[in-house]
Amino acid sequence: MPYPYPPPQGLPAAPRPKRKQVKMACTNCAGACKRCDDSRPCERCVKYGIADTCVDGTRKERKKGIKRGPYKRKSKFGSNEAFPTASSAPTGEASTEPTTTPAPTYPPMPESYYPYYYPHPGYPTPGHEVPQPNGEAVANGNGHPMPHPYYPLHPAVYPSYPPYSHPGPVAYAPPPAMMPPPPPPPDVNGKADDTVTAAPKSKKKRKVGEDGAPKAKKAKATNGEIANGVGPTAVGSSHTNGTAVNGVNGAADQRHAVSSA
DNA sequence: ATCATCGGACTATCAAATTG
DNA sequence: AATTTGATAGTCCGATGATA
Ligand SMILES: [Zn+2]
Ligand SMILES: [Zn+2]
Repeated sequence: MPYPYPPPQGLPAAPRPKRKQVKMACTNCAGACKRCDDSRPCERCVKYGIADTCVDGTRKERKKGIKRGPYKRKSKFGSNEAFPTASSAPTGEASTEPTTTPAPTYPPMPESYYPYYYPHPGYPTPGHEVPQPNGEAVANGNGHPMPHPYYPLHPAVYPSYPPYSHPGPVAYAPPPAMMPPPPPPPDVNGKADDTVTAAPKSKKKRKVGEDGAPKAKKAKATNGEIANGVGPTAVGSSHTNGTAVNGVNGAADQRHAVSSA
């Protein structure tokens, strides 16, 4: 039972709701690629005792002035499927569109009904009563049953994670530029998600070797296809750090900080 | 067996292109 | 001006590997 939301067990593949994202994840969560929430000392940070450093980074501004070329008309009836308003067709990709199903007519599909519970922005830390226990638990890598998803009533349950002392009095994330070498957690042993231990380790894994053939990464593509990518535009992942054009590592987060030996 | 790391799927946003 | 398209920027799922 991955989701508390009983799918209409009738379709071969559950359409799957849609992943809801926070507008801005805190630096810790972002760096760890983990779920964050709107509350500032986000749950995760609180859980790991790093609430002090729970701050949101800065969103990069979208590039402007980039040309895009002719658009393909897609909306409208399924008539002229897609061809650049003028000029010759792109090449082939065009389309094998639906033909008789201009609108899938997705019946329900709320806007954010994900097994996650997002407290209201102005809500005083829920603290409990979380209706929808964790979403991460459903498959969080740890596979922990996760008795209590969020906000432990008893702090004792979560012993203040003993991360290395903060770099300074100010808990705000210092610009990577002036932040030389992050003190590698010497003995944080215990356990921690990514962020806390977020250290640019070097001997990581997943190298896909020189053969250049990935072992077969994920294979998930529920509704992402319709979301946007897969097609001619393969979204691509802008992160990784510098994006191709910018080249200059932004600031929000340096991604997993790795990539280079 | 459990935890940490991070590749990349998926989402949200928004400017350019197109249409009215 | 309004709408649509499509790419950028960002979040975070979940596979993969390291360790305990
Ligand atoms: Zn967070
Ligand atoms: Zn946080």
